Amino acid sequence: MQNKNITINDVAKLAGVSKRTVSRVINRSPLVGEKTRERVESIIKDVNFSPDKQARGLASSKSYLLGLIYDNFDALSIIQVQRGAISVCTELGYELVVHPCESSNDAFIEECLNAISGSKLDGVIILPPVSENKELAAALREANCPYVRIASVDFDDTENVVVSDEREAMKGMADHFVELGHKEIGFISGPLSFHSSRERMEGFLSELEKFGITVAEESIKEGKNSFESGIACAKELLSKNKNLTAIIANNDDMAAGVLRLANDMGIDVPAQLSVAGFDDNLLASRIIPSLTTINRPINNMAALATQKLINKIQSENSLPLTLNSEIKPKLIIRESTDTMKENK
Amino acid sequence: MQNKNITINDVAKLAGVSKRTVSRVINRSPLVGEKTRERVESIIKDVNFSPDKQARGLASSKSYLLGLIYDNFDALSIIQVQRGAISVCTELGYELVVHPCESSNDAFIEECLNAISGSKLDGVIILPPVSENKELAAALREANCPYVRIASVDFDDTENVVVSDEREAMKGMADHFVELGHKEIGFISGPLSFHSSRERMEGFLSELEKFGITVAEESIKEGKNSFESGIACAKELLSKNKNLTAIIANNDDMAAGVLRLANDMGIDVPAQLSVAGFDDNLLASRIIPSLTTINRPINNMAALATQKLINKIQSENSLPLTLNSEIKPKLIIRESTDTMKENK
DNA sequence: TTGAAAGCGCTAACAA
DNA sequence: TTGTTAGCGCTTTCAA
Repeated sequence: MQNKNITINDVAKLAGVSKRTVSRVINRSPLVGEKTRERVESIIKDVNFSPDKQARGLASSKSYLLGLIYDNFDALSIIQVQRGAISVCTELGYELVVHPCESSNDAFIEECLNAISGSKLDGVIILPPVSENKELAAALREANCPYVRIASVDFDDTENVVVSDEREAMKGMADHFVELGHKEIGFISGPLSFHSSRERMEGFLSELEKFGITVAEESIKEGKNSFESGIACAKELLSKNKNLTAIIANNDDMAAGVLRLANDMGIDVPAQLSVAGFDDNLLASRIIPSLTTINRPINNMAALATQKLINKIQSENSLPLTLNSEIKPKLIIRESTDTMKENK
Repeated sequence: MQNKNITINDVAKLAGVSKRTVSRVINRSPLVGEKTRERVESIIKDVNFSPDKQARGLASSKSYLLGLIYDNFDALSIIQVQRGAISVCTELGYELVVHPCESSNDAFIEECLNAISGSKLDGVIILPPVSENKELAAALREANCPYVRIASVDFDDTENVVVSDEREAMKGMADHFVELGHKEIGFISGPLSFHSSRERMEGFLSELEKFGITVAEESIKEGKNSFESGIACAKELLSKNKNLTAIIANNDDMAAGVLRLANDMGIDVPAQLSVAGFDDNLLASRIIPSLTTINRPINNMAALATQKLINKIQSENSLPLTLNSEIKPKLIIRESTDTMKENK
């Protein structure tokens, strides 16, 4: 347990230096003699001193608080994101404050800014699809609030994004379906206002085209990324095209909806219909049949984003460290497309 | 957007009072003349002043930060808990800081205390099963850190817990299985070191006894609350007792494991085997067959706990407001036990 | 009922 | 390389 009664003054006294010097040591200022530094550091260890964040914050207008902004992000994956972010935060003396929001609200951006200034957040991590919001990013820049966006395309300076190449990943998915011999394929996209929905769809369709497979317009349906929406879209697709042998959905929740509908209609998956999703959330591996999908190391992405953000915050004056930030998602093949090892 | 440049001094000047008086207004001290209060309040509104949390905290040793401590809590439900807690936090000017932890670590309690003192958390909300940890509660009391535990039994002062009567809920589950005519029932408990596991099991078994149904010892298996554990336990139960017509698991994850095993063994659920879980997490409604389970309004519980915690923090000297805090979980019947409307 | 002054624990100018 | 002196924006003695 930290000794809450020890302050910088005590340390200064014990070390026989001014508190300004102790402060320099704490903040890793280079302007401290080596011997002084060592002495101060050893005393800090001895008395188990740790500087008060509030006082530090008040004096330097920092808070050591990072915000996590999201809306509509896969609910089953957020925990992983949080774990990833928190691990880095804890290590570096920051705290993570969670901010689910309603990005459809008119006042959404203002609400975010209020939350940020209200708690003096030092910076924010933004999950998709909110991360695609240009107005938000612009507002944050204007407000001088450092941010890192997790996204599927790098539509911002490298230091501000962590991207996973979802387009490429979906090409892999397309290859998989081609290998399985599917010709009549249905596609349930996410809301097309989301950049990532378009990335995934275009990646998938363009790759199919390479193999001479064109997905008819009536075999594409825009969904809302929800389970219920998956059911509704699948119903429509299957009624319009009786010959579909595969349906790919923009995310696992909708794919689960497809499985549900198939089950209710007595369609066997994968024997009669192959199904795939995207996210590899907890549902994907537990549902029956288990779901072929695409996995992003989302906790690593979050950790990386946090790392980047803190770098940015701490090196406001020096140039920001550029961390590699291109993440490769990968295809996970499971029962829902595995016609070799038929389910049941 | 809040005006970050306005301080208590500005307000004081504008209102023609001392900042001490403004401070009194902010903190709802009764020692302010009515007219003065009104004037100050209107100015606060006009200039959109909101006191700086850090400065407030530094001066009063508060942080306006609440912690959420958990480990092993159903991953698919944590989001709801967070939403519930955050809604109250935001409303009351607090911020929620998330603290997943490893309660099996030796240093676990110390780590919690460190996190609390390190960020000067004003109080913490503890989810089960960590909430059952007596040592942690004792340590928190000793450290003078207000807390509220979410639990299945009220093993603490009413002001410190929000309970849901899981024993009672499991009786309802037992009634349901009796109605379905099951005689040979298997039970997969949670770790028996968890109070809630015992509550659920005892509630279930005792109710069955009332109907003259005794579950044989070999039909009870202690699980670990994970999907994999559900599979393993189900396998063992089914191999020991071929006549089982129902398996109830301590949570949805394990029940999902049972469904998985049944599927792999070609056992039809619910025609040949009825299955039920506990939690009503996102998986329960999406899995096939959908899962009969027990729903707790966990977001409300979290909101209530937050409410209670803040009450406690703010009325440290006055007597704490006693909010009602007994929550009734309810049985949700779905396909996995619905033999009338057989699945498929 | 109100106010003046001190100080929470730290960092930031400016000197030295 | 180090120290001195002010604050950061608020609450809290204590007095009036």
